[in-house]
Amino acid sequence: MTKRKYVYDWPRPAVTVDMALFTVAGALNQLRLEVLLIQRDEEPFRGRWALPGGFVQEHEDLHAAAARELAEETGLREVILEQVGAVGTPGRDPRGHTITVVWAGLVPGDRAVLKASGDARAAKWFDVIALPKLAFDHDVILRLALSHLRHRLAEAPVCFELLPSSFTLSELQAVTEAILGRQLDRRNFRRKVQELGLVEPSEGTRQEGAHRPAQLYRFVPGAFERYRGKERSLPF
Amino acid sequence: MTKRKYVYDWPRPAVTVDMALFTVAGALNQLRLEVLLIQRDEEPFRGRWALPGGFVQEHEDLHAAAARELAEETGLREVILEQVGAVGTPGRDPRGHTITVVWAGLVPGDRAVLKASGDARAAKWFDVIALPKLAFDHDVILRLALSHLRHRLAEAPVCFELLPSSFTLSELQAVTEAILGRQLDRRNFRRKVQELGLVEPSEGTRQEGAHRPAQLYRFVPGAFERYRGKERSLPF
DNA sequence: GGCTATTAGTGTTATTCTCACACTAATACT
DNA sequence: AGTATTAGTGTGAGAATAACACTAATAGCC
Repeated sequence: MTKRKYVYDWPRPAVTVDMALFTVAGALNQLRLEVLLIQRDEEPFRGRWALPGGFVQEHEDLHAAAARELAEETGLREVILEQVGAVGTPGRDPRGHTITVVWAGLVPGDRAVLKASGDARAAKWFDVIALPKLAFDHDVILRLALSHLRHRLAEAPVCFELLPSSFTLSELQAVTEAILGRQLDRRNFRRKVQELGLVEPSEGTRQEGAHRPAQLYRFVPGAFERYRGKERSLPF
Repeated sequence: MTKRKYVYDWPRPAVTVDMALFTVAGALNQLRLEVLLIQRDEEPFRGRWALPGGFVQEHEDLHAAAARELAEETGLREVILEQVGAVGTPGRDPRGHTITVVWAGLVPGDRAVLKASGDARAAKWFDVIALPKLAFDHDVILRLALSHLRHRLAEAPVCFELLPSSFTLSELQAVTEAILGRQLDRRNFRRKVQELGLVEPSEGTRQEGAHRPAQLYRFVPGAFERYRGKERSLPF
């Protein structure tokens, strides 16, 4: 622990992390985008649904705090979380002034074995178009996170986390569409992901139902980073 | 003030705001990108140069805190600040665990009448390619802010804040180039800003030196918002 | 007055990206 | 053999982007 030479101690806002985790669910041709909510078991807003989250402890990294709270409240581990930003409007938390750092992430449906604990009475996936009334200003925060996610995903369809290691292009497209909330042209989609080198054919095919089997693909490790890295390196 | 029903009181990280303000300086054809630094007059890092910033007070909005600290330390007011993100790596502040919310902004050179006060011994603009050693992790934060700014500016050249109400297209281009750190084609640049409807000719011309006078332009209020608003509205 | 230096201002073309669009292939089921 | 279903493929029009060079207007100098 760092030796603190210059202490300071006065009333200060608290810091929390809030996580907006998304997944997709339902039939391939009718995937829904769902967000993970917990039912609060503590005041304030006891019984209300809310984004998982909690206080950042002293000497804890923000990202680590997000991962810890997520694991505590929902049992989910090793989720890739991306920072969305900080929100600190006074009055957003009745307990006192609280600044929250918002994170967004994607988790596959099959890892979604949720174990509510900690401050959470229950943890459940909700369709984003049919949400209950949320605690705090979590409706605003959720919108922020979703918008962030959609901007990121519009760059390239990298929904790694939502798919098994081997998947068909139709699956990738269905998932992308579910998150973006709009349909995409199949041929353009396939051409794009292949030209970008984001995926490569893996062995085997998958067939479900009475139709032509689909080629399986896998993500090319690091391809997205390489693709994004092309944004010219800055002189400074 | 909100009545606090559910108090909580345990060791918690502090919250600061840090502002990376940029301006451009120098001859039109050789503009430098400069960042505003203050010389700390307090421990820790007394005497070191740092980004202006300071603690968020209880019940203070994050944006308001940023504006207040900026005014206190440098005398600058009514600067447009955009949130970059939050950084809270443990150990980044020797006084204890501190989470900082980073803001970026642009200010015109002529408003750059800096009055150092508060925790600041001095306030000065520095060329971003010739920076002194900075306090805390402000080198990392500055890089973050600059990268944010460049991404935003690559969308459209909206350097409103850096130019007088009336300006020539050459000036606008020079400023844009200084921030992006690369040259742009003059014809393509002029065509683009005009087609996007971001600027409109204003009255008069400006002439400096032995050459053809330049048409003056002004920004069209709200044009950028309208332009960005085109990003399809989301169903959710 | 004419020459020079300097910045302002303008169009075209090749290339790349985006988007809309329709048919054939392979399979299971009857 | 026929039907239903999803997988898989190419092309062309239009838009955006990027590269490129000359003329226009002025001040200063001779």
